Amino acid sequence: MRLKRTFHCGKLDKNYIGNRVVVAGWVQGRRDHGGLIFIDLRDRYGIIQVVFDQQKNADFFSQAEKLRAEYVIAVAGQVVARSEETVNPKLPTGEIEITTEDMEVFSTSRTPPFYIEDQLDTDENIRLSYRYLDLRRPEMQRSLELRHRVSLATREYLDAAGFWEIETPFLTRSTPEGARDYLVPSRTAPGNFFALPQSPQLFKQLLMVSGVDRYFQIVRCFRDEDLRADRQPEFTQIDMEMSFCDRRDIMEEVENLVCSLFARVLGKKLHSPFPVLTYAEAMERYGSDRPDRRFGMELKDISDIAARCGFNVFKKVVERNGAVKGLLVQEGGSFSRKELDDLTALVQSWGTGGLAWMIVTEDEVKSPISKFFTSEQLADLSRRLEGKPGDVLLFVADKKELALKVLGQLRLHLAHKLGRIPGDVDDFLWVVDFPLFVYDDEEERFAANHHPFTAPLPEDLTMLEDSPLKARSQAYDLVYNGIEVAGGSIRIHDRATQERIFGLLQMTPEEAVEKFGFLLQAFEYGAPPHGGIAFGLDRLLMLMAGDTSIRNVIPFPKTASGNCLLTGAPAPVTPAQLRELHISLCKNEKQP
RNA sequence: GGAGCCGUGGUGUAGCCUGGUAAACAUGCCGGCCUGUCAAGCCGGAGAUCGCGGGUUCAAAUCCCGUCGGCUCCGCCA
Repeated sequence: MRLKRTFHCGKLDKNYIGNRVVVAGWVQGRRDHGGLIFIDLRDRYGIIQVVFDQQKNADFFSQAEKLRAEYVIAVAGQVVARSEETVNPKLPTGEIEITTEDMEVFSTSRTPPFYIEDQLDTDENIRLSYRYLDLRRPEMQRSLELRHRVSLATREYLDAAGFWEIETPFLTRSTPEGARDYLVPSRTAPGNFFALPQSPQLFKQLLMVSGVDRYFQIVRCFRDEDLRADRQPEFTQIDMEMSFCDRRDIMEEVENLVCSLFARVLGKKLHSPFPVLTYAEAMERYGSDRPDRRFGMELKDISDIAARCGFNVFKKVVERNGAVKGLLVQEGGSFSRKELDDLTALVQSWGTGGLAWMIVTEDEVKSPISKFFTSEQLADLSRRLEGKPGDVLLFVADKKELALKVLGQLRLHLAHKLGRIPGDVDDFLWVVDFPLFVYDDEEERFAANHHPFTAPLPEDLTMLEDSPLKARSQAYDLVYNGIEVAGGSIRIHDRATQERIFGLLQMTPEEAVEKFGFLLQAFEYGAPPHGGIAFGLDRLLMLMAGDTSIRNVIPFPKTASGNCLLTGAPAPVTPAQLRELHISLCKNEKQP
């Protein structure tokens, strides 16, 4: 390297006119006028125009003619003002340019497979295969910076609030419950395996028992489950835990953290405190435990009307303790018969029997099922859903939970399809009072809704054994624009209650000791009341960046099938490696 | 585990439903001209057998089956 950089491309402006500078970066583009060549030189900070003049740069002009996109060069020269008519208002550095006095080519480049620019329209597999080129694009550079800024602001905020960042093991033991673990074979203990953590849950609770009082960690977590646009097998959490606190303390601390992040990183002021919805209310009004409230379209119960009507499908559902739920779609009266049929097929794919619809007009209600309703009942339905002429009313009749869930999904589907979700809103809310347990049909037993260390609501402790599905927990989720970005709970901190919960999860005392003995024992040595929360950092960043894919805020993400297109992982290993780990593959698996 | 969409020069698309002459367009790339462009311009040129495999047919980018890869969703993700 002969030429040493003295200034960043994007940081020069007219204040530097007259300076001799050395800039270095990638050739963004070249405009060759024969005896005059313009090069846009790009670095992390921006783009500056460099001018090569055949008259003035005779000794290396021929070298400049050979420059191509993505060559890496350094240029020494004068910062000069552009003449008024050649100023480029689109560039922050458009008032100046660099006239070259010297140049060095550090490396050449093959023709890149896609343009290094925003608004890229390329197959994602090409972007991922050439991620180092993708990351050169300004919007990806901003994404990398956003991640850095948020992590840094998180550390600064939490440090000031008395939290210590403490690392916990990545090689730990597999635990029952929860997601599928990524396993790591032990070489020194044949046949035994480590698991990569799904979260540092148990370690942070132990740190509370250790007297750490306030802990946090920006930490990678691993879950071997199928991927989604907002789910990766390895992802990052902002993990927090606090002692001697109730859930309001934690929620307040989290709100302050979020407000601080938005103020410092995005310059946005959020309204706090965030609204709080109970799980029951969220389900009833939005059919979701992570409601998107940026648009209306709340669900309404019409079971009472349905019970009185002559439509058997509705009537029978109500008689069997089911429910009929309604959704108003404003101006949905223009849906074609085919569109309504498609919506019906959609809700059927979500597991319910069908979709009933009624189109409200000036003087009647048009529907294949209107004949089963008295005109008074039809008017009641319109009134209940606040339907006006031109609207459509949609109904799902099923078991209450399913009806709500299906109609909630339909609500989201239609809001997206009809473009009714405002883009410039930051809606945060808490959902609290989750059921402590859910019933796992496959395993035919109760399962922890949040995780088995979540404390029940004190007033629901007595119903644990008799009606476990009614018991609520001291868990809370933070929802941002309809996406869960954080979840946590007050934890159990005494052995008896913890054993009671394990028992309800059909874990034998022996099993409990075998899997979680270290936690149970820790609780016998003075455990403070404690609770915490974990943010999905990637999701938070995705939303802060206004993106819809988590992959754009992860530097090196995996594809939907869990592959890394850049490195080719996962990949076979040698027989020697397997032997060392005491592993043999099944016959039908490909041996390397 | 299931469903849907997609796969055509380097890149983005058209063609596919209604099989049939040199697979079209844009951009990029290469060469030439050009001293004020910034999506530079003008002229010329090269470049894909249509993800892969099989089948139907006189004939397949086009129809059928399978498979691989990408994306989205359901299940799953405490």
